[in-house]
Amino acid sequence: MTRLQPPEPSFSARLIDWQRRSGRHHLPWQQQTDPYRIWLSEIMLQQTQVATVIPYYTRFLARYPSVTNLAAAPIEDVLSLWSGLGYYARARNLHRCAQVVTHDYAGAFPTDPDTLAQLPGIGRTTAAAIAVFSTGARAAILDGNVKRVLTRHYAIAGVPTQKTVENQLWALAESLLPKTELAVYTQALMDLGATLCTRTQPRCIDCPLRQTCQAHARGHATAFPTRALKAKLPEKSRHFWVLKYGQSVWLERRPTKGIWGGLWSLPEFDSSPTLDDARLQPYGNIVSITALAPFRHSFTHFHLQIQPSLIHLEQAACNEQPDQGRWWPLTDALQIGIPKPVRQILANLLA
DNA sequence: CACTCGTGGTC
DNA sequence: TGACCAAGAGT
Repeated sequence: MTRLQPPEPSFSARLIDWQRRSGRHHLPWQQQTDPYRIWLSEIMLQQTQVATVIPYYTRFLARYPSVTNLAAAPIEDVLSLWSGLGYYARARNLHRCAQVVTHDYAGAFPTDPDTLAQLPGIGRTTAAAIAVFSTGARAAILDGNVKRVLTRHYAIAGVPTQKTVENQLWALAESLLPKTELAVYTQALMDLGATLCTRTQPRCIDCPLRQTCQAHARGHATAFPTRALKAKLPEKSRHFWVLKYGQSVWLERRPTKGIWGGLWSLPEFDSSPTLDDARLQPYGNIVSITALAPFRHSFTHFHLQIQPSLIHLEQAACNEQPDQGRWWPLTDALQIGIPKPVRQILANLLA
């Protein structure tokens, strides 16, 4: 006579148990419930891995211990601290959000998911994460990790970024929420996705959901989530002009909208400069022009071939508009908000 | 809704 | 090396 199997603990119960034993518990924003710090970490973690975020988070918190400190800071300083982290609209929204919280909420960071979701840079997932980790609110997240875990466990076909599939996943995520221990459960979903249920080499053998995972049962965990076919990324080419006068370089502030919005950057053209180039007229007297080593910089949606040219000037024109374009001492330029490839070029110049 | 928005890691 | 994608949001 066969013995009845004990009932399988629930989806959430197994995750919570696993999290206590095998989850991450000592990340810099854990072990505390200050919504300001949790918010800061969640914004930085959007589309960005933990290891990349940690040094930025530490520097930010040291410089801005509270939301009112951040609100009072010039945006230039915020972009400077964000430089290299990418998706710079996050930094601008972070700053705006700090000002809204400071002025409209008297510096008391909201913890209600619906209130949070109306603040700049905070969407449904980030709002839920802040609420859960700061107060244990009962709200669902649906980030890349959760999409991967859920599509595998329930063998959900279709591209998760498509609205119908995404709505289905949101409903599923809501229905799976435990009644208590929301913070442990939510962290478990993130940690499982980040450490076990990974994109290419999932360690199903160690997974607390293995017994009920439909993708694993089919022997194809990595068949989910379904990926959309993507067109080959376009290749673009730009010439970056490095105007150097003494130990200073000419940088221009980029418009708020578009790539590298609000950052300081090198002037860009579609061709290299020549000694009699009319485009150099505004900057001063040219001594020499040297082609620097070209290189490629890849974005999410295109590749950029960069051809830098070093232009030595013996006399700089006084055409500065301090907010739009100005000469920066090289060492100072490396301290302000500049794009990664510009940092590379200037660092090589200094070396 | 499809597209835009950075950089670093992985395989 | 090139494709893929990571604690997504804004438009």
